[in-house]
Formats: sequence, structure tokens, C-alpha cells
Amino acid sequence: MQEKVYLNILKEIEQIIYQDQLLPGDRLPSERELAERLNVGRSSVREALRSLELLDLIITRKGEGTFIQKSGGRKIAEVLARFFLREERARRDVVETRKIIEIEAVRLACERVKQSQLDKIEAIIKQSLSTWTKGEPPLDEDYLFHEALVESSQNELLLNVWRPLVEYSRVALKSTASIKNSNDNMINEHQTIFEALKRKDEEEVIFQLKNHLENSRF
Amino acid sequence: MQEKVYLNILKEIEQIIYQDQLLPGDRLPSERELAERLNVGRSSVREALRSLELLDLIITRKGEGTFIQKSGGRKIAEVLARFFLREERARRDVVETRKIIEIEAVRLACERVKQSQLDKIEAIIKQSLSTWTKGEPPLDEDYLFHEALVESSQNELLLNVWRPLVEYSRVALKSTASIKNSNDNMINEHQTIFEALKRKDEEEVIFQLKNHLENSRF
DNA sequence: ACTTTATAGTGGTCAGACCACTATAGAGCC
DNA sequence: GGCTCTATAGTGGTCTGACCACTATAAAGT
Repeated sequence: MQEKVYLNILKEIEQIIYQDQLLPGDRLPSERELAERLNVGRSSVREALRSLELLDLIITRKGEGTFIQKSGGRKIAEVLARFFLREERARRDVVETRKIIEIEAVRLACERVKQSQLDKIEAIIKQSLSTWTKGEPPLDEDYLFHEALVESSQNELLLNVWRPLVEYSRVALKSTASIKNSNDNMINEHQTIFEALKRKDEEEVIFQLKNHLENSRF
Repeated sequence: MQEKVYLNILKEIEQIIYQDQLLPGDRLPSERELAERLNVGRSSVREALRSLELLDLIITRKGEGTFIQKSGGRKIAEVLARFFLREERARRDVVETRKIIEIEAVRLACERVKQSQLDKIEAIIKQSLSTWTKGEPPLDEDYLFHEALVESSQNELLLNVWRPLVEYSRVALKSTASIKNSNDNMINEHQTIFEALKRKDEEEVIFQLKNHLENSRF
């Protein structure tokens, strides 16, 4: 059975990225050029590009072109969340998988974290305090803290798998989340995790993180 | 700034699914009907559908229509893997991430494995012996064994994240793999892992699996 | 009632038109 | 020569239409 044209185009685009050594920010050939080059219709090219766009792998800008993007997984998480909301099992899988990834990333981080990353995490905690002092919930800092933890694993794939999972968790759970954790507890827990990571105390950081993930809003 | 038409269509499709209480297996309105209903071009509808299709949320069949599907996430994992694994540290990240996933999946399996899955794993081991007795390397069985382990976690997402990692590993490492494991050791190790899993001895199964993954060809 | 044929409807792909926007090149002015 | 403005080329965005291959359905024939 012949595979659909847009799937073949995805593969070809991947090849082009590989052969031309394209990086995030670099520009892909135009739709018309791709169509000509691959001997397909422009509509088919567009179908493929829309798929990639939803994965946040590319961004297309009118008048400029199509650019490779470092994936944030935001759009896909939103779409998945909307489609998954009614499937209890899938939600469990996402939450569970996200926790697994994060915990194992932090385990790796105990060996690999760089001083600059520790500094960054510390700064995020300080920013949390500052935000909270101003009377605002430090939601962004909460996210950034967790992201920085996973980043400290020095395993980019884990980070890229983790991101859409977290985005999904945020969207999927936002209307039903029971907040078990006040903001000051959250910041305290971040601080505790950070201190354990600084000491590279694997057992303690895992324990504290697991505890925190049980209490966390996402 | 006006959002792209295809993103609006995604939202409308979601609404239709919700209002019509559509479930996996149910059919969406035709492309032409959607285009008319939403007052957009058919091409735009197709762009939206391709996005959903890549997420495995729908399946479109020529002559029949477009159906809601229970997502397996296979295609997306494949595409994401292909796009992420170009980077410098990709190989290490893949191998490491795959191990993490597999080990954690097996940890879950110790609580969750079903008798039918144990039976399946046992059958795969028997098939390995049979294949090897015939003088052939039991490569397929090796893969199937690992897949069945991850499957036993009852976390479909883990399985779907694991698959492309393994596929990549097979392709990327195949020319440089140093085979540290003879086939009979491999089968013995599979057997040992299986026995520990049957006993639901988490510590032992993790230990044996880690050992095996160090020796394994993929 | 069953089989065959014709028709309607489905998705799949491509070409083409035209629009809004951006980038680039060229002309004109100081 | 440098700067500004204008024109043109190129980009994506969206829609329409044509035609194909396949499936579903209805009607006709046995």
C-alpha cells in the first residue's frame, strides 16, 4: 500500500534538514520549491507543513518562509489535551510518564548538573519569592524550576519528551486540579530539592521531588 | 492577529466531536461537508485533518471517510524521534532514554503485568530457542521480548515513546555495534528477567534488566 | 432473495488564481 | 556616495476546481 504523499514529504523534509545541516532558526526551502523539488503539488507540501507546525517543529511566517524551530510542544499539548480530556487512561499515562521522565532526569542531574544550571535554578527560586511577595502566584517560575531540573540531566531528548507532557498536564488538569499545595510550600519544596541537588544527594533529591510531584499543581 | 484557518478548524472539529458525542470508531463529517459547514476551503480542512492524522487522533480512509481513533501516538513519536535525533549528543541520549523508559516500564510491570502478557513473554522466549536451534539469530524475538516487557507496564505512552527509540537504535547503531552477548546468553538473560518478573521481584528484575541492557545488541 | 451494475459519495492529489505580507533591487534625490 | 522611496519578486495563506481511485448505496436483473 502506497504511503500518503504528505508522509513522504515529511521524510524528505527531514532529509533536507539533515543534508543541509539545518538548525533551529534556519529556513527551509519555500513551499513552491519543495513542491517542484519533490514533484508534488503545493497543497500536499502544505499538508505536511501543517503537521510539522502543529508539532512546533517549524514556524511559517507569511512573506518570509518556513523556519525550523526548537520545539516547545505547546500547540500539540493543547490539541492533545482537548482530544484526550475524556480518556482517563491516557491522562494517567501522560502524568505517569512525565513523572518518570522528570525523576530520572533529576537522578542524572545529580551527576551532571553544571554550576551555571544551579545558579539558574537558584535564581528561579528567588524570582518565585519575589513574584509571590508581589501577591501573584509564581506559576511561570514553577514551570521554569521543573524545566531547569530536567535540563540539568544534559539529556536533551528527555527534555524534549518532557515538555509536551508538561504542557498537556497544565492544560488537561487546569480545570480539575485540586491545589494541595500553597505557594509558600511550593517554594519551600523547590528550595529543598535544590539544596539536595546542590549536595548531589541523589536519594534525597529523588525523595523530595517525588513528594513535591504528589503535591504539585502540575 | 488572526489565527490560521486550520487551527480554527481543529477547534471546530473538537466541538463537533463533543456535541455529537463521538467516540473512537465514529465517523466525522466529510471534508466537503466540513468545508461547507465551516465556510472554509476544502484544502484548509485537509490541512487540519493531516495534523490530526499525524497525532493518530483520526484515521482517514479513501472512499469511506474520516474516523476518530484511539490514539497510539506511533506516528508522532516516529516523527519527533526523527527530528530530534539529529543533534550531536543524540546517540547517547537515545540509548540512555530508552534504557530509562524500559527500566521504569518494567518497574511498573511488576505491579501490573497480566497473566496473558506473561504467557506471551514465555512464548517469545520459546520461539527464541526454536529460532536459534534452527541456526538463525533470534533478532525478531529479541525485539519482541523487550517490547512485551514495556507493554506490560500498561502505559501505552511509554511504549510509544520507547518504540522509535529502539527503531533508531537499531538503525543508527547497527554498523558500529559490538556484540558482547552471544545468543544463548541473551536467551538465558531473557529467561532470568522473565522469572523475576513472574515472581514480581522488582529489585531482581531491574537488576537483571540493567545487566542485560549493558550486554544487549540494542 | 441474491447478484450485478450504476451512481453517489468519499478521500487523494494536483493546478491555478488571487490576496497580503516581506524582501530585495533599482531609481531618484540630496 | 548615501539615503529614501518605489517597484518587483518572492513568500505564505486561502480558496476553487478538476479529476482520479476507492467505497457505499441504491436500483435493476435474475
